[in-house]
Amino acid sequence: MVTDRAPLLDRVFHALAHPARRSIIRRLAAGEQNLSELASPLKMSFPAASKHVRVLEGARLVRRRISGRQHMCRLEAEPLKEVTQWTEQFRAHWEARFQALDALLEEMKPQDAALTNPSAPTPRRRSAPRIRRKTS
Amino acid sequence: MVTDRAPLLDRVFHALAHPARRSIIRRLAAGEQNLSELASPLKMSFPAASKHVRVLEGARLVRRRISGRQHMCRLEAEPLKEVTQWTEQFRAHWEARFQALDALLEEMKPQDAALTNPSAPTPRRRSAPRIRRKTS
DNA sequence: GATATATTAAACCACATGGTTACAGATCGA
DNA sequence: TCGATCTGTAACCATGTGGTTTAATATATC
Repeated sequence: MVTDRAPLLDRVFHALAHPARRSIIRRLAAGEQNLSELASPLKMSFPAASKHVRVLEGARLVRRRISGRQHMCRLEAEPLKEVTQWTEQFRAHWEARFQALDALLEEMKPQDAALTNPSAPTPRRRSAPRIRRKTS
Repeated sequence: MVTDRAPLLDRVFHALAHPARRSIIRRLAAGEQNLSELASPLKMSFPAASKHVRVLEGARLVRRRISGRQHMCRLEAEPLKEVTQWTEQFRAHWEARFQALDALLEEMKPQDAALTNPSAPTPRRRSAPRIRRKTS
């Protein structure tokens, strides 16, 4: 349900969710191209490709300039800025590999349990490394 | 057509294209939450919210840990890294506001045409400003 | 054991998406 | 003017999406 009335961010993310549309964006980054040029490398009919361009226009990622019978398209990268801004919120969550460390600690738990077993009074293994989070 | 067999980037972008799912991600950034907690603020039925979480899991953005009858979910931000990496390709295209300048030049064209009209032999207006791209 | 709670599963619905083919228009070149 | 070219529109189809309600399952709690 990502229509033209949906919030822009919804439309942008949705527009980027199709490989054909990402391919179009990549090629437009090199400069203006008309619809035929954009459609030709895609493994689909022209109308299908044309629809993809319309989706990109709806997300304000592409702008069309009609010159005679040709529709010249060019990249409008502005909305991508908001995409990065949104994802940047979570940079801290992937940078320090919390997930990997957490998973490691999770896997170590059973062993730790075994080590704290009353029958093994003095566990030899050192405690799990402290995870220090960047404070900046 | 963003099934579990689609490329990961497709799934990630698709997962982010729904406000409810972005809301879930934002709240999981603050820490683990179970499904009920995630679903309660959403204006939809519990099963609907549960489906959204599954979409996020399909995009490897959320991981589930079953603890008794509660399904604890936590954020797995790794795929967001690839999102920024993809969009960063185009940073140059939005940073220098090429679009705005291009649009401005586009609007000036008709006037230029009038000025180069034979009946106006000496156009007084200076040529359009050069656009200098950051070389770094 | 009975009951409440957390979650899934299944069936269903309206509508969006992504694709096709066929045809209509506008425009460029000869 | 004629034909080729570029694009749009319309009709259609299969499938996906996002939501619902109802029922089933597993786990705490009393």
